[in-house]
Amino acid sequence: GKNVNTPNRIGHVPGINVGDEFQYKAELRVVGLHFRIMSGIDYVEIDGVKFATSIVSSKKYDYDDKFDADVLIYTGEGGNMINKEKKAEDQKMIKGNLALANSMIHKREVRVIRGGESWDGKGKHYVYEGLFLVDNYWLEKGVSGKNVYKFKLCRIPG
Amino acid sequence: GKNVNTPNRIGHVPGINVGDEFQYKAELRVVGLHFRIMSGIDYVEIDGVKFATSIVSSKKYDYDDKFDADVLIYTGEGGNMINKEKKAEDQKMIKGNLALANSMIHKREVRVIRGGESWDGKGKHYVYEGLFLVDNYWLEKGVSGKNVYKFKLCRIPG
DNA sequence: TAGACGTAGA
DNA sequence: TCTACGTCTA
Repeated sequence: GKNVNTPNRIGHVPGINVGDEFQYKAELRVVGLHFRIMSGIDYVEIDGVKFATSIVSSKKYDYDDKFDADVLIYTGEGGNMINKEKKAEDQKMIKGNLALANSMIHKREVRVIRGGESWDGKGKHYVYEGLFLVDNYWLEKGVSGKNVYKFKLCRIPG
Repeated sequence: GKNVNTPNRIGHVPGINVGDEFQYKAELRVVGLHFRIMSGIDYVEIDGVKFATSIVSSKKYDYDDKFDADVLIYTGEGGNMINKEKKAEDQKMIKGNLALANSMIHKREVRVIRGGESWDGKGKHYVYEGLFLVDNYWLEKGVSGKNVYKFKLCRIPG
């Protein structure tokens, strides 16, 4: 059940600072940074319009997100790249991808969490990177030859 | 990574009482009751012999565990009943099933956690039921027609 | 690398 | 009911 104190909102989460580290997606949920345990893009719907609230980057599977200090090139979701039994498909402008596109047009802040390997090689860990704005997005051919969305996010100064 | 304070041991876990409730398998791990997030039978290996430390009962999938106040009929693991794309197979006397059989022979305590639906219908919850001994085990034909282990566990009085 | 009684939301 | 950037052990 969802007995979580903090609701999913756009922007800063009180008590959370840039550089804070976490071990599990479940922890991100508890502190209010990112509520979807198995999904990289979290979003809310306001008056029928989806807006991204947070994204978690990864190097796993075919998600080769590029992280520079202040710029992130983030791979969209969908296409079933994980499940090897299913064929890869073009990503669609729905759900989280649509939310990121809307966040760009409406200039809404997006929380960015960087996912990576944990120090001991087993498991993962997550670092809160702060608030970003979606600057641009485009389509690329992924490893599978199918269309993949790429979102460029830039850190909000200050 | 496994940065958990309590190691996986047989028997009582300090600070945990019968009736204590939890929401996630991950919580069971943190408090030291059950370390395997996606597996029902947890065990340790001592001098090359596997012994069960804890089991989590369930009503999901084809795991129709029967719970009476002091007796649990627990379904063994394996057989791939979950993954519908794979054919069901006979369960084997390996891993967790072997650990439970060894716990019976050597009269080792097993922690029992009862898994069930959460109050709101979404999600699940887990209740610590206390220490049990494996009294008996046998093979049955499961729903799929394949061999399934059933373990009878009885609550240790007091 | 694959398998395992996981979770939440569309 | 299915999908989703999970998480651990063998």
